[in-house]
Amino acid sequence: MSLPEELRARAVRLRADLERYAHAYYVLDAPLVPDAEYDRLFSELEALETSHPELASADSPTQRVGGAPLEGFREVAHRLPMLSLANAFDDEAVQAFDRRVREGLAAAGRDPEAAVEYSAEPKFDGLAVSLTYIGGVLAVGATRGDGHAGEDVTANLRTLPAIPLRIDTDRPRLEVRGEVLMRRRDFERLNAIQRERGEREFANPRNAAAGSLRQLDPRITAGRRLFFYAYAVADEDMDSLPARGHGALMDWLAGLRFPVSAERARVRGLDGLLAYYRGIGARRDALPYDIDGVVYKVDALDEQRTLGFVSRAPRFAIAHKFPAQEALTELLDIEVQVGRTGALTPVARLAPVFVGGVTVTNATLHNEDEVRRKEVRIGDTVVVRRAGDVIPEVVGVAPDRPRGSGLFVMPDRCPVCGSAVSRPEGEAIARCTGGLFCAAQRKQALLHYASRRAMDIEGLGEKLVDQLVDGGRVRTPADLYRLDPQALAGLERMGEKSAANLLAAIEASRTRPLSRLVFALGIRNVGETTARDLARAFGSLQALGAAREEDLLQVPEVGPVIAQAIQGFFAEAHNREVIDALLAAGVAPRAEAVPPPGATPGASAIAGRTFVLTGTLPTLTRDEARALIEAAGGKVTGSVSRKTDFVVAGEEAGSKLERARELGVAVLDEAGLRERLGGQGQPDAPGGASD
DNA sequence: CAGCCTCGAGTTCT
DNA sequence: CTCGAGGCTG
Repeated sequence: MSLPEELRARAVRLRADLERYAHAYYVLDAPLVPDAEYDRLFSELEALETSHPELASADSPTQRVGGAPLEGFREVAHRLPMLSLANAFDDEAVQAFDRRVREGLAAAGRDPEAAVEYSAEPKFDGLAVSLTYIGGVLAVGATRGDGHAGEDVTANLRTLPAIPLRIDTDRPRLEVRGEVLMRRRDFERLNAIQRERGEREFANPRNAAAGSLRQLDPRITAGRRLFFYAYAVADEDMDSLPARGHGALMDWLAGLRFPVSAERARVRGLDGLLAYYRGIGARRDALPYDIDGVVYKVDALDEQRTLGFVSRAPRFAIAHKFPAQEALTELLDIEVQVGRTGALTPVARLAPVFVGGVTVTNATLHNEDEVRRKEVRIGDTVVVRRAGDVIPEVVGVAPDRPRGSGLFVMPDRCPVCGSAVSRPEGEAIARCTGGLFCAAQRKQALLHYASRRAMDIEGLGEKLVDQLVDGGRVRTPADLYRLDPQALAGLERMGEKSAANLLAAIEASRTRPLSRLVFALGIRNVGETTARDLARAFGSLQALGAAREEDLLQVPEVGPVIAQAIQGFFAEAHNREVIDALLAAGVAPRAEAVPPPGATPGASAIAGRTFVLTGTLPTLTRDEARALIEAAGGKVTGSVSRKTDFVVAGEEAGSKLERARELGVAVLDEAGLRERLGGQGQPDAPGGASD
């Protein structure tokens, strides 16, 4: 009854050979056998496993074609967090990194003048994953997720020919980390197929890789030709690894048949780092895959340990990013948009152009002066960049190209309502004087009123406001509270369900705190912060409306300009009418919670301190983090200065983190923040409670 | 009065 | 995120 031993041996042999051939073919690009021979062996193994199911095994190459679809992805906790790297955008930041490394190592007795040995490698533009091998067999493959827990994508990762299913090691457990990416050639091929099938093309290889890895059906992933490069080993006990340096560790992984970058190098000191960066930069376009920079790591593992970690990033490594990608395109037109305050903003309409991974068609030109400074004319070829890698920006006119002839002139009449345009002496911004007579301003005012930070009316977006205003159903925020299902019926994309949801959202907004209502009114120069201060100081809309200038000036942040704006707002008959109508419609702002008055100094690590948030935190949104800090009596501001007590940095933290370092401001990660928040509210001094 | 610190406002794309 | 400008401080 027991299976003939020779069949089992044959299966083992076939698997080993097929894996070796696949590695040679996909990873080394040097096939050992003809394709036909590979196919023959593959079929033999398949037949063997089908006729003897007890021979089947998760580490078999036959598994690479992908199994049955999953319902969803399981969450996997990372034993060691998957950290992100600090970024350097220029040579100075790299120099500072090298200096910090030498200083850090000097504390452990090393000569601070001696050049440090670094490993350098390309920074792949893909997705970080972790592969766990138990007893030499790939057991779990997970995405990075928030760094602490990711998604179990084992079934999908098994389909990648570049990832070994079984490795030759006696380590009971090995966790290898690396990047899943799609090479450009495979990306082109995939898009050609998508195009043929009339399906959506992917914007860039990174998106294609991400989309392919997150398929619930592994058979789809199998058809996508994803690749993998290993770049780290995660182990609590680095001493147990058979290598003392990062470079040697990568060599060891290569020996286990993991693909490792052929571009990696070991270099010495700052000069070595910068030379490597320039070398890779020059060859960037010739590489078979996209990269967005290079990564430097202190090579010696014991030195890495000495340096340790700051907040969520290792101190021994840094990513040196390439400058924001630029592209040339034609400036088709300059249109003028009208904002909530009537501000006229010139917007560049561009021939669609691919920059830094997305197609850009619009870019703000800020104001008239900006257009003049950049000397752009309609018809020009312009240089477009994604500033801070997000918001598109017209850098200027492309040199050596025929110039366009369309000179931009700020219109003297509002393009929406035809009112006069005024630009006060000394101000950069031209404004429509139409006020709420202007449909554009009315729409923007409504959108502002409904926005998340104001009255938070979910579902009231641009499309809907356009219809409501154009159809004459809504003129002021007060009109929103008079809407009923009939008024909404017949609008585009507005079924019964959506209508009910919208009405419920409007209903719910009646009891928002006073500070939000004050902000929602859209008084010039009164933003969120000032609105809150005003709400606290006056306690009701009536009191605010009746306030004398000298009372207003008592409020922090309020000077003569803002005091005037507030008085001017309430002096307008129209505004008083809207406020009366709002109150009559049942808008009843909740009384403001009184802030914890100063608390006892030192009673909390939060109260009275100033925080700046940057980057993406693992579990909190920016608003949530801010709410927690404010609830604990702390303050959140937007920019880092000497007065900042803490910078809370998440992933992809940029310039603010840099500035925090420059100024020596303390940096926390989310865990550090929670720790400090945790002390808050817990009576850690029993008997000392004063309430 | 200068310079710093904040706040407000506008904006892209998926 | 970045710019412009109001408010505050030395």
